[in-house]
Amino acid sequence: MYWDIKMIKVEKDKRAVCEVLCINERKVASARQAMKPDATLFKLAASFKVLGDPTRTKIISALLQEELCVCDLASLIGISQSAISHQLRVLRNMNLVKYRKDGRIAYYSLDDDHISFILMAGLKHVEE
Amino acid sequence: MYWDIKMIKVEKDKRAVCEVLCINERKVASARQAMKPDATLFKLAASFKVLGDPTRTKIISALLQEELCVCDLASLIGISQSAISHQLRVLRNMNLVKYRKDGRIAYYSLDDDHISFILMAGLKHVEE
DNA sequence: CCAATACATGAATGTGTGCTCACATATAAA
DNA sequence: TTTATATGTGAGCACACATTCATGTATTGG
Repeated sequence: MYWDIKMIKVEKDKRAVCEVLCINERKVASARQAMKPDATLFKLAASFKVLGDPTRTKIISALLQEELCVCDLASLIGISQSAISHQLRVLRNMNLVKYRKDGRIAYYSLDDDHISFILMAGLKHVEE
Repeated sequence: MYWDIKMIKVEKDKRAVCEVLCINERKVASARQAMKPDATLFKLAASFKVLGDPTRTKIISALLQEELCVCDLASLIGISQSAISHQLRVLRNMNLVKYRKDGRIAYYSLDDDHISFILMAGLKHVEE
């Protein structure tokens, strides 16, 4: 038998991030091992962050149905064309949307099948 | 036969949000009808936004395995206890985590089964 | 009761970001 | 070619937000 919870007193440096540590070392080690690498979690957060803006969420939601041009998106969402363009660039940089040019018109659509999957998963949480 | 694309010239008010509208009315109307209500999309964006911070993503990821107390989370993620507490409050307010108190120690765990589902969906996009 | 511990929280601060504005670019019509 | 249209983009601003710092609260041990 052993104590699962270990108390460690750290030297009394006022500037230490945390003066006192009450670590369950076994659980922390286990969790650390099971966790995805930092870089992966960082990219994951970045993806969610992009989806975490109402304007961009609406853009993605609109594109679930069919491709739309920039001014259609602007009209549909009720925001300026410039704002839409800026947000479309963000979505493009994250490979969430792609576009095709037909003359002057740019038709945007979803780039990845995962996106709609993620959106549906989120909706399940919201619509309960 | 009819023109699918309709050009509408709006009065030349310099302050108008959009001087010119090139709306495919049929597609816009169709997309508008298919889209979830604004309130739903707003809540959806709010949920993604909460997941869109690296610290919070790490917290959720750590809690996928088992419940952890505040200082274990702080140690695991490598951030101050205060910062963890602030972020845990955010996650609590969005009903993403819950906690139980055992004496002075607060053990946090995921509140909703959907969360891990959403996280997995996001990971599929990131890890391709 | 008193001191220490585990966590919560308000204020302050530095950073990030979504929008507007102005302008640039590219294509099409005249 | 000239003009209008459809979209892209840099700068600037107002606001949101993640962290730190200081302190408050609740529970335990002595």
